[in-house]
Amino acid sequence: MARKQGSHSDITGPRVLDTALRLIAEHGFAAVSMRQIASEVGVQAGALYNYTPDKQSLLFDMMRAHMAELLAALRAVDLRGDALCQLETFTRFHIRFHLPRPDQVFVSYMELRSLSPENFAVIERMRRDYEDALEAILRQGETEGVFAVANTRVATRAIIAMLTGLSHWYRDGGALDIAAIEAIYWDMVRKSVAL
Amino acid sequence: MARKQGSHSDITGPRVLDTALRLIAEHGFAAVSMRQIASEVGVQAGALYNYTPDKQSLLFDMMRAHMAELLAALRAVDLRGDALCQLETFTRFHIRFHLPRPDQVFVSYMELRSLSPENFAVIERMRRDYEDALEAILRQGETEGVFAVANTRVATRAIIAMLTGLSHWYRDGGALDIAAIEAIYWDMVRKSVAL
DNA sequence: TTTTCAATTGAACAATTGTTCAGTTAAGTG
DNA sequence: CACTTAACTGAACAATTGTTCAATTGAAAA
Repeated sequence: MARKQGSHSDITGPRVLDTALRLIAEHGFAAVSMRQIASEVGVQAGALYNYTPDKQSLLFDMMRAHMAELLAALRAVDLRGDALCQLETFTRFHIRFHLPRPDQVFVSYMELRSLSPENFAVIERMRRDYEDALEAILRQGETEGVFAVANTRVATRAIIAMLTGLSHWYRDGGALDIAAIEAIYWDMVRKSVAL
Repeated sequence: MARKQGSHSDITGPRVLDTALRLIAEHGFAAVSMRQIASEVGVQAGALYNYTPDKQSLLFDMMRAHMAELLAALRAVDLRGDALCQLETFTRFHIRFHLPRPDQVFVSYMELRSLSPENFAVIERMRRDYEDALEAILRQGETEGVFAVANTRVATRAIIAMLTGLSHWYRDGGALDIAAIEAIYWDMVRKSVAL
C-alpha cells in the first residue's frame, strides 16, 4: 500500500509538524523517535523525510517559525505612547501571544540545548531581538523618569521570566480567564519597575 | 583489569552523580547515555549499576536530593518578623541557594517530564511545599495590609518564576556579583507586591 | 482509457541504547 | 603471607535509533 485515499503532501506536511511539536513538548526532543512521530501521523518513518531533511531540522524549523511569528506579531503591535503605556502593551501582548501556544513555548524554552550550534545561534539571536524590544521600553521609562530600574538588562530578563513562567502552569479552562491573568501580571510588572 | 589504584566506592559513587548531573544539565536526560556517563567517570557502563538500580533512579535521586536540600535549607532559615521582612529573607535565600547550583536548578526544572509518574508525583509534592512557604508569606502580608496581591497563588508562581529565571542566564564571574543581583531582584519583588 | 509521478511503503543499514552477569583484579583483613 | 570480597571489566543481549532507497501505489492529467 502507498498513498491512501485523500492523502496528500498538503495534509501530511502540516500534520508532521503538528505531531512533532506535540510529542516533543510532551517527552522532549531526544526522547521522541521519528517512528513515534510517523506512527501518530499515520505513515511509515521513511515518509517523514519528504517533509524534513533530518530530525534536527524538524526541531529548528519549529522553533524558528515560532520566533518569527512572535517577532512579526510584536512588530505589528502599535507601541506608540509613553513608556508606561508601552510596557502595558508589551505585557498584554506577551501573554496573549504565548498563552494559546503552550507547546511552542515549552519547546522553544526547553529544547535550546538540543539545537546544533549554528541553529542555536539563529534562535538565540531572535530571542535577543525580542528581549531588546522590552529593554528599549525600560530605557525609555528611565529617560522619562517614570521607571526605577537598577539594571535594565536584568530587569528585562526578570520580567520575561515572570511572564513566560505563566505558560508553565496555565491551562485552558482553569479558574482564571486570560483577562484576569493579564490584569494580575500587568499589575505586578507595572509595580516591579515603578518608582 | 578491574579496581584501579585508589578507586573506591566512596570516590566513584559521588563522581557518578556529579558527572550525571553535569551531562544531563548540558544535554538533557534522554540525550545522555549510561556509557557516556561511565566514560567520563572513567569506568565501564556496567560499573554504574553498583551505584544506581537504573537510569531513571539516577535522575530521580538527583532531583529528590536537590529538593530535600532546598526544603531543609529553607526550614533552617529564621523566618520570624513581619511579612515584608520575611519576603526579603525568602527572596535572598532563594537566590543564595540557587545561584551556586546552576546544574541542579537546570535539571530540576527541565527534566520533570523525564520522571516516571510516581517519581514525578514525589518531586511535584516537594515543589509544592516550597511554593507554599512563599504563599504563606504573601497571605500574611495581605492580612497585615502591607501587600496588594490580587491572587496569592498566581503571585507566588510569578515571583518564583522571576527568581528562578535568574539561574538561566547568570554565570559566575559576570559583571554583577551575588550581592548586586540580590539587591536588584529584592527591589523588584518588593515592589511587585507593594500596595 | 492510458500515462505520469508525487506520495508512501517496507525492508535494510550500521550504530547505539539500557541492562545483565560471569569472570577478573587488587585493596584491605587477619 | 594468604584470603576475602568490593569494585570493576568486557562481552553479550534484544530493542531501538536516524536515515536511505528501490519498489509500489493510486489520484490526477492527457
